Amino acid sequence: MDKKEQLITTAFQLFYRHGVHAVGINRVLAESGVAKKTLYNHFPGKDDLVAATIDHCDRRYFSWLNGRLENVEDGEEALWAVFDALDDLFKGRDPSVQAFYGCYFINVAAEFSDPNDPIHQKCARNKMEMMKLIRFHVAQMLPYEESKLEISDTIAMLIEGAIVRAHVASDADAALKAKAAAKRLFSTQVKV
Amino acid sequence: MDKKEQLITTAFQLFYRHGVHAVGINRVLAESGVAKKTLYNHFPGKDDLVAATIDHCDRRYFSWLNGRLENVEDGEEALWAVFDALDDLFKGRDPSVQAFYGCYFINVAAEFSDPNDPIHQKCARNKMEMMKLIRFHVAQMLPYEESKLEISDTIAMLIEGAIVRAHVASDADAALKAKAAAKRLFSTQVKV
DNA sequence: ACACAAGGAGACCGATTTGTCTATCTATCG
DNA sequence: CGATAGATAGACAAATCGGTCTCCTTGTGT
Repeated sequence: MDKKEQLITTAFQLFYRHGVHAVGINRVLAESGVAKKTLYNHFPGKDDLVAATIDHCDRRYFSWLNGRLENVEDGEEALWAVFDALDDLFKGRDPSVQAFYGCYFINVAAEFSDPNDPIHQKCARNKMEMMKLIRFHVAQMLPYEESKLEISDTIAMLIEGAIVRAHVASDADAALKAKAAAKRLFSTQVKV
Repeated sequence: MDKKEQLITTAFQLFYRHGVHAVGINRVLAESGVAKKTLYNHFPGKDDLVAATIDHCDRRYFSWLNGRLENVEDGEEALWAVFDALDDLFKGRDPSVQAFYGCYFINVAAEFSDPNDPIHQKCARNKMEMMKLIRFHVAQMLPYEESKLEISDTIAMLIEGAIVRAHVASDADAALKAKAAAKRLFSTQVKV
């Protein structure tokens, strides 16, 4: 049993569910069954544990997402599959993922809202990776389209918007709505 | 000097800047120059003060936004003006508004992530009001369009997405990108 | 002039915060 | 077997948390 991993996973669950500042170190220790000394043996302080949970969530998220894109063709199909994956996520239809309480990166960035904060920047890095994934599939889909970057930006905003509306406004169909909007967008763009 | 108002405005500033759980009651009191007794004279507890800051921000936001829409025609023009207002907000170009650290409602909802939490629901209510505003102007713009609700949902998601990307990913041009995407969307929809 | 309400300053409460440290136990490796 | 590394439980520290309370001052209405 890797104590460090154990610490990170339970910390992530608690931080995701209740917020970083609302959960104390002692609760993480109690629920993970790890001694305090061990925690401070692996991490200089709480912030470093928080940073580790972000990395943990990032790995988990992309491994989950890439799993869903595995048997799907790159490009258009993959793009729709991303929205379908979000739809399952919002509706709790994917048993491999815990209940949905918004995007961990958005939530943590909200608590560490200074863009210069290293934890905030770690969250930003996840968004950059996601943008890269979107750009890749958009480029596959529209190799001769000169406005690939703009289209990718739009897709990214629709995704973030869907996540926010699903969580804050409890709009469980947000992913499907965003998917439909993206489809409409492509039907215009291709014709032009 | 209305102590209650004073309390709410400084609490809002601190909560918005640093997060609700990261700011203690004592700090709010110290920076507002209000006595602890006075606080608990006006509010049963901290959560009620948090709720009051949400209402405060909601009023401030809509009064600011309606001010920006005042000399603008309802419908299409107003819709673009919303994006322009966000652009000014993201770029700190509006002196009447403090620095941008994301959407307060999204941030607070992230800290109180349970959708059943009354504070979370207060945040959701702001999003509903915003949706109503969007629907009104979309209806003015496309009175004979049968998919008005879908279009409004898309606009709402583009706005939320722009806010998130502006804050988390530090994309200062997010509002302009969202505006361009919305325009593309309309150019499709109207033709159909 | 007097009463009453509200605010101010801050002591105080018990609980909790992050973080340090000691002392003991255990597992692995040579 | 003995040494070393890492984990254990938990005491402890200093600060802060939300919240209650007392004592005193200040302002206002009658």
